[in-house]
Amino acid sequence: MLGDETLRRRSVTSPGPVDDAVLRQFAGYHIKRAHNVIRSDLRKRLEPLGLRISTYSCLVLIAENPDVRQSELAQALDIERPNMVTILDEMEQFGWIRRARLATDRRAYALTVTALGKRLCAKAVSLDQQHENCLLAGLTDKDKKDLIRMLNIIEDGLETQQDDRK
Amino acid sequence: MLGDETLRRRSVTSPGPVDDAVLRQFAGYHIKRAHNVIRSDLRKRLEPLGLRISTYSCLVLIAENPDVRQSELAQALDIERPNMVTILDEMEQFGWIRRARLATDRRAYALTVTALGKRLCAKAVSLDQQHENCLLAGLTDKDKKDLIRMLNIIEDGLETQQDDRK
DNA sequence: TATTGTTATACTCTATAACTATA
DNA sequence: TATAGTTATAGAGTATAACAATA
Repeated sequence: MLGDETLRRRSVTSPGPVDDAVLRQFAGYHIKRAHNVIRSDLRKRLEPLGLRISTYSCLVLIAENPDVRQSELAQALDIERPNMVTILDEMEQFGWIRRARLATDRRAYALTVTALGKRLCAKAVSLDQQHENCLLAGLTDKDKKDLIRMLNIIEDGLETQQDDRK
Repeated sequence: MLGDETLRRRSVTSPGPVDDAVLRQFAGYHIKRAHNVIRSDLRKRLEPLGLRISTYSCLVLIAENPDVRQSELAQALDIERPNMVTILDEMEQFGWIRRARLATDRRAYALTVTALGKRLCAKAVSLDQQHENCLLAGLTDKDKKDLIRMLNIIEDGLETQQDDRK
């Protein structure tokens, strides 16, 4: 199809929409496009709270896992450790989290959320819920369940294949 | 749940996996995670050809839409026009595409793929197909169809809501 | 030796304002 | 005046190497 020299040139006077049929046959393309609008929407909703998507995700996971270490958090969110430092520095400066040295391993920090961070976290999760409701407006409950199931299969499958290649 | 003060502290000796139950209830979180591994996999496959995901997408769309304008391409791929310039500069320097002034509107360029670009494009689409096959390894044909249907609903729904807010 | 967090650094992606040449 | 492409620039996000403190 791509090598087909008979492809018609686009009308100059009325170009019409751009044809993306080749890319649209790939599920990955649709996931990328959906992810783009989702990320954009969530970012706008969190912005008034002073949160970015990365700081929001960290805040929720620390709240849910008191005394989690930086390296565990980085692994869970697939963020490189050096980048995690910057994110946590910001969150600490805003007074949302605390870093406390572990008595049992003085290399590591135990991360906890402050009272201020907990209130912020509750607000942010509520905004994420609103975002989710908009996102799923056109889908049934079964759709959502199926969607998550398929996405998990894709994620686990590709990760396993990547590990196998090592 | 987040405000629950009874949340158990993590065992220091055996921390175990990080719990992300709060985020996992949101479909957007799963789309983000799936997108991450998909992008990583596709990037690795295209790298030997000297292509990035952005240059690959542009190459396919220009091949499919001869004489497409830069601004149309930018809109189709949701890339800002200034960023499109850099991408096309690179593709032009590699000899994959050509920019030709439109006779009917001398502000605009008509973009076309060179013979070299067409051969590269065919190879890249083939790699994308392999990538897609790995991605869908655990899913049925019906799953894939449902997945794409749901992703399109999400994309169109959020875009419409964003437009409504303007 | 290996690991935790850190610094420095670089590259990509994204986003906005302002310029030029054409319409 | 409006639009197509461009320049300059700045902010995120992402990635790797190397270091100090600790295991």
